[in-house]
Amino acid sequence: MGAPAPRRAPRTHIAAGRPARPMADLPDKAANFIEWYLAVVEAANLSDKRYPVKGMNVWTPYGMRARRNLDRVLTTEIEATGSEAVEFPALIPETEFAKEKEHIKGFDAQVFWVTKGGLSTLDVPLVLRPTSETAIYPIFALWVRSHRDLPLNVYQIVNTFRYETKTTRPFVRVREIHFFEEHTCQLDEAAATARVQSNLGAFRRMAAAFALPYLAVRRPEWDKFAGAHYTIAFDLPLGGARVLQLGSVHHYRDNFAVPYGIHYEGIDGTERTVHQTTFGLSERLLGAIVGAHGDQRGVIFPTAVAPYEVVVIPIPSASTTQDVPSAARAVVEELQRAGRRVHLDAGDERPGAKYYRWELAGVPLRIEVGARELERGQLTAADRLGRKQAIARASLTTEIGRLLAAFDQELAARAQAAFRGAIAPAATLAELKDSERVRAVGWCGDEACGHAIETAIDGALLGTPEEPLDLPVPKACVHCGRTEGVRLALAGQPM
RNA sequence: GGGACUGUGGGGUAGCUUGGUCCAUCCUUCGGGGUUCGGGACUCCGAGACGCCAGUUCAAAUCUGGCCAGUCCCA
Repeated sequence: MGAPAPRRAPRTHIAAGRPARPMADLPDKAANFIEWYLAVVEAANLSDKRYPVKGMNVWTPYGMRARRNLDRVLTTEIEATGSEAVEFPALIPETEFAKEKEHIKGFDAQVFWVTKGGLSTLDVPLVLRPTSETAIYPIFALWVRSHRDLPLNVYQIVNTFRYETKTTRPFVRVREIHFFEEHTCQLDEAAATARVQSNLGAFRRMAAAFALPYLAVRRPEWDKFAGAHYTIAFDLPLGGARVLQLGSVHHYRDNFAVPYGIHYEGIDGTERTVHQTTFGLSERLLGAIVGAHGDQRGVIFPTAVAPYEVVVIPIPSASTTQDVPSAARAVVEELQRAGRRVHLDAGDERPGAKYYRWELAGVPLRIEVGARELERGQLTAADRLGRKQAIARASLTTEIGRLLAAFDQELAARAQAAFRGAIAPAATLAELKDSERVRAVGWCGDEACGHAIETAIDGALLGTPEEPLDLPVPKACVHCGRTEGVRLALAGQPM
C-alpha cells in the first residue's frame, strides 16, 4: 500500500501570494487590448495596483520572480559586453540637474521635487531622479582623468521617478520606474558610435531571450532623447498600428560631457572631452512580454523570465496503490537539482482548476503525475501552447530541457509571424488613416513632411530603420513626392 | 494641459434618480468540516465592504463641496 494522500498540502511560500486568482473570462484581446491587458496583469497577480499613489504599484511575490528573471537576462547580457554594476543616489541637486539645457527642458515638467528636510525648507531643492545623467556625470568628471580610464562602461538597475500626467498602466507607464540604465564614456565620437552598436547587439540577445521581435529605429530629430545627438529606439508592434517602445540607446556626443566637464588627457598629452552613450530599459519589457505573447487564457512567459519554468500537478486518486504524492515530490526534487525553477502544486483544488490557474499565470510547462503515468513509468507534459505528450520518467531532466527549448522556439516563431504581418508598406498618406498596421513609407527627411505623416496616421513617425528590414525602399516621399534623399521610415501609434 | 465618467467585503456587482425599507443583494474569494479528484466539483458552517475629509439633515452608501484613486475621450 502506498502512503495515503495528505489531507492538506503543506504550506509553501507561494500560498501567501497566489500566482493567479481565478476570475471570469478575460476581455477579448483582439477587440479590446487595453482591457485585456489590465485584466490579465491583475488576474495573473503580477502587480497590485491598489497602492494609493497614482502610477505606483506593488510588486507581488509572483511578479517579483518575473522581474528578477528579467533583470538576470539584462545583467548577464550587458556584463558580457564589458559593463559593470554601480549605484548612484536617487536625489539630485537642482544645480546639477539644470546644467544641460536641453535635458532639463525635456524633463522639468515631469520631475518630483524634494523641497523640505524635516521642517526646514532646503536651500537647494532636490530632484528625485527621472533618469540619472545629472547624478552620474559630475562623478564621471572625477573618475575620468586619462585615456587609460576609458572606456568607462557602467550600468545600474534602480527606481526612477517621473510625474506622469497621462493614464498610468502597470509596467507600461508608471511613475516609479524599475529602470535599467547604462552610461558610458568613450574616447571619441567613433568609439561612442561603436558602443551604440554594441548595445544594439546586446539588446538583440535580450529580446531573443524574451522571444520578442522588434523594430530598431532611429528617432527623428524632434523625438530624440532630451540632450542626445541621436536616439535609437526599439519598438514592438502590438496589433493594429500600435507600438510599444521597449527601450532606447542614445549617442550623446559631448553634449553632457562639456557642461559636466568630463575631460581626459589623451596619449598625445592634449586635453580632450569624452563622448558618451546611454542604454535604457525598464519593466516595460515585462508589459511587452505579457502583451505580445499572452492569449485569451492568460499570460505566456518565455522560459527565461517565467517565475516557474515548470509546475508539477499530482493527480490524486483514492483507488490506486501508487504513491502519487511521493512520486510528485521526487519529480520536483530531481528538477530542482537540475537547476530548474519548479513548483509543486499539491493544493486541495481539483486538477482542472489548477490547470486553469497556472495557464493564467503563464507557466511554460506543466507536468501531471498520476496513477496512470506511474504504472507506465511515464509523466504527462503539457506546454502553455497547448501541446501535450507523454515522457519517460527515467529521462525526466533531459526531456524537460528539450520541451522547454521547443516551447521557446515555438513561442518565438509565433511572435515572429505576428510581427511580419504587423508591418505593411503604404504609398499614399490616405492609406495611413485608420491603418490596421504599422506603416512603412518613403520620407524625404523634412520635418514638415514628417509631421504630415504623423497627422495622417494619428500617431508618430517612429523613425528610420537602423537594422535591415525586408521591405522595399520607396522612391518618393509619401507627402511631398520628392525623390531626392528619400529613405524608408516607419509610422505608428505609440502606446 | 482640457473634458467626461466612476469609487460598495480580496475581485465583480445590486441598491443611489425620490435620504429612513439596508446591522445592505448576488456571484466569486477567504477560513473550517465532510464527500471528492485525469480540464474551472459538491455540500455544511463561518468571515469580510459603502475611498478619505468636511457640510446639509432628526436621519447619508444615497444630497453638496474638497481631496485621493481609477477608467475613457481630446490636445
